Amino acid sequence: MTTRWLTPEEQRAWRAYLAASLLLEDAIDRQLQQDAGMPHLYYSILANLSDAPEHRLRMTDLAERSKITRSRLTYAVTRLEKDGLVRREGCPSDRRGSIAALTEAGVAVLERTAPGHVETVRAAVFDHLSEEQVGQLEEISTVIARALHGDGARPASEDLPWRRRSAPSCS
Amino acid sequence: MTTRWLTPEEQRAWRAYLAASLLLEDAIDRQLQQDAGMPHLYYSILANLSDAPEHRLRMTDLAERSKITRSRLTYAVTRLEKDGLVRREGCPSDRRGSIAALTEAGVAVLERTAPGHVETVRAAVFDHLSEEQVGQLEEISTVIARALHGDGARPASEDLPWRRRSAPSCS
DNA sequence: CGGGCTTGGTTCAAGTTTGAAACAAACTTA
DNA sequence: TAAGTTTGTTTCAAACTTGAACCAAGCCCG
Repeated sequence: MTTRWLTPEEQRAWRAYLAASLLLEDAIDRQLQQDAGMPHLYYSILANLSDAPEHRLRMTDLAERSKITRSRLTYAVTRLEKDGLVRREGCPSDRRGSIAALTEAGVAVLERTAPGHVETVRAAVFDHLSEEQVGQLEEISTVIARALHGDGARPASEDLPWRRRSAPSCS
Repeated sequence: MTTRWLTPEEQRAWRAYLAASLLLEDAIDRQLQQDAGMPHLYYSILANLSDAPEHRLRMTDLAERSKITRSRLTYAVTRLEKDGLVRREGCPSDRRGSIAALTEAGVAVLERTAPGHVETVRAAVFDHLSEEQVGQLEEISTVIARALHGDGARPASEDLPWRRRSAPSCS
């Protein structure tokens, strides 16, 4: 089949998207590296844990929610564990598995750094979007995420919001 | 000032965006690694060169268009040069500068792999968006890019489109 | 001319990511 | 229940990224 190239409108959208996503990740990474001493991804991992019942999650589960590979997560958790922000625990019900749990120190880091992070996200994104655009962004992102199999409408936990919780666990 | 947290709508949009961008970059990286033997960023660098007059650009200029640091670009160009896809040339008018130029082999790689890349982008993004949504995506991305200083509406060259050109250069 | 500041690029070490391979526990089935 | 398969996680080497430090070549003025 003869390639269906992008239309001029699609090209413009694609270029704009690429530029924005690169600049955005860069800005967020820099801010978090500054204030929290870790890249965005690591912050997200902590946030995901914080969103989970009992502040703990199986590695595979955490990897899925964070949209990263298990191997990448292993490395990240090892580092976070060294920093004392996460603790690894064996899973009693399935001796193969291991569980990552947020420590008190981890919670503290989130509490301390969440405001600065939200501020950055606001300044870069939401302060410039209308209500409609926020809705459009969600819709478009959801469609893309879904197309990439990993659905994306799922009630998966996520970054920023950071808020307390609780409940039992292990799976 | 007491932190202005994200509204529920904003949170949903943000989470969806984060998931989509991670999944998308991943998918594109995998496809290009497969078919072109290089990550998305490297492909973009080639595409940017191909878009430039005479297929050549000063390093700093190329870094700006690619939205990456000069140091990152130095590394990338070194690799691409090893692969014979790019050639470094001294800049006659400013002996400090160096110019990256696409080689014939580089052009060939683009010609060969562009269709597969477009197809991937289509399958992941544009095949699922309405015309309005394409416009919304451009608008939103442009606003964000601009907020991050690097403006983003600029007629900067970019990824995908890949097409021939020509003209003198060096700057 | 001769510092001193700026600009264009590269280098270096430390940190991160990738993907394939290795392990080990759990499951399946003959 | 032993062999074979699947599942959960880690390991390892190679590739990539980051940020600070460095080296030149231009620039600016006294």
